[in-house]
Amino acid sequence: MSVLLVEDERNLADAIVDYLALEGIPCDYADNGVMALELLCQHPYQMVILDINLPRLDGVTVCQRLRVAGERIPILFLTAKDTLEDKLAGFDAGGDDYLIKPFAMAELIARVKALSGRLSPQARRLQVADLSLDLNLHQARRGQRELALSPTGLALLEQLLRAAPAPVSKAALIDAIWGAEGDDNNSLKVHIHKLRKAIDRPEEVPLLRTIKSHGYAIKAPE
Amino acid sequence: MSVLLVEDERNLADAIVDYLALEGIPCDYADNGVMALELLCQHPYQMVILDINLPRLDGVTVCQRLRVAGERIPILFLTAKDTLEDKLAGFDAGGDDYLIKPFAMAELIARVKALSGRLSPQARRLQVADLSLDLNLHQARRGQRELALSPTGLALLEQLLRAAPAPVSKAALIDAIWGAEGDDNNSLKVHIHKLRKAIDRPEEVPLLRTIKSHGYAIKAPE
DNA sequence: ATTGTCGGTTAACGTCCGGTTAAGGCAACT
DNA sequence: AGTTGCCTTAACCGGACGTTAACCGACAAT
Repeated sequence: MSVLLVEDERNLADAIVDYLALEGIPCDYADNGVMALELLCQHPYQMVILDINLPRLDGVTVCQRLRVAGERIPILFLTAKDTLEDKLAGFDAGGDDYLIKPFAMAELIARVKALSGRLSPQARRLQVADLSLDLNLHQARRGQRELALSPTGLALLEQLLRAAPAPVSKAALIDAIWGAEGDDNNSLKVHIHKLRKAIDRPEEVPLLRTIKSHGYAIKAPE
Repeated sequence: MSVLLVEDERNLADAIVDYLALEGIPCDYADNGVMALELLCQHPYQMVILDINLPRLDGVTVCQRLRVAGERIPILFLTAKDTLEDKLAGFDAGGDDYLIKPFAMAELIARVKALSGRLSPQARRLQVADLSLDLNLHQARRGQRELALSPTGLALLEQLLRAAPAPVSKAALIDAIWGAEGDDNNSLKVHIHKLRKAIDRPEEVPLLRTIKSHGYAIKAPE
């Protein structure tokens, strides 16, 4: 289990990270809303601890964007705003819990455990670097970008991501998608080409690599 | 959606029941721990609002018994005990949230919705973006517009909304509506067509998407 | 330098899938 | 019996998708 902490007060953030670490909960950290969304695209967190007053993009907006995108990850708001309206705004945006500063660390931990244990019974999701494939949603993303893939494109990507970062032999790919009968199938070349165009074309760093005379692999650069 | 309220202060309990009713949330009521456990055995509630100071069996014990029995129903503790130890005891027993008296009704409602929304959406009302379906009234709306749907159209929409934003496979839809044997049923195409005409035709943004060679999904655009 | 292998790229084409429409049947209601 | 609403069936259409084949470039061996 791993959580994302979004908090711009450095001291508080450090304290929370430390306490979570004591409980054996790994924790990534963002100090603004934009960075939070980027990290969420890149990693499969189990829940989010979200401050509301944030630079660049406030917490409520971050939460709304996630919900609109169909993301159901549990979200705990963490803020000094204690009026009823603020709380309700947090829940309206799709938050799951709301904790007011100052709070006891032990209570935060308790709420984190309660929230993160629940939900997403099968968040079947494969991910390498900022390339992710949600098997429930049947949707692949590269960073913020939704990828429009054909059924075989998805199947191909799934095979590659399951093995990642190890390469998959052409024979194995053909077998997985076309069944045993797949002699000198040229189709694979074409599909790989389309997949590569969808994944890597507009990007800086290529993820889909070809291993000569063997097969293909999805792997982030060093 | 229906919740169980366990609270021995009669005035408070009545007020909560009224507020929940205003939100369209049906609510059963127990005034002691033993009765609560009995009701929980007999009815499939969506969540429990649980006072801690109760006659016959206190709330924490009720919660523990449920968890030991493997029951994962969300539990919201509602109590005047505001010390950190009390809260931690509540979470340790397997509680999901902890609200301290006195509280604002609106906050309770918000937390109830947040908690009950998670896990097995049995809600009497399903909603995605501005598309909503009231299962009691058997009526769907898109924004202000009432949708005139046939029985199968409603059933179809219900299946899709329950899974939203995840797609539902054609096989699953056929199974849900026609029963297991629904071979190469062409009807699905026609009904989807009618549903789409009702939902999306006069609108800017389409919500009903087709996932090729798999099924359909209701999902708001990014 | 020539040749062969391997992978990338592109275009053409045929098939399949989903969308659309119209007609027929069935049941409930008038 | 006639009407109405709803579901099903069937046929047709268009576009997306997959396959095939041809060509190109890189690289290694001869």
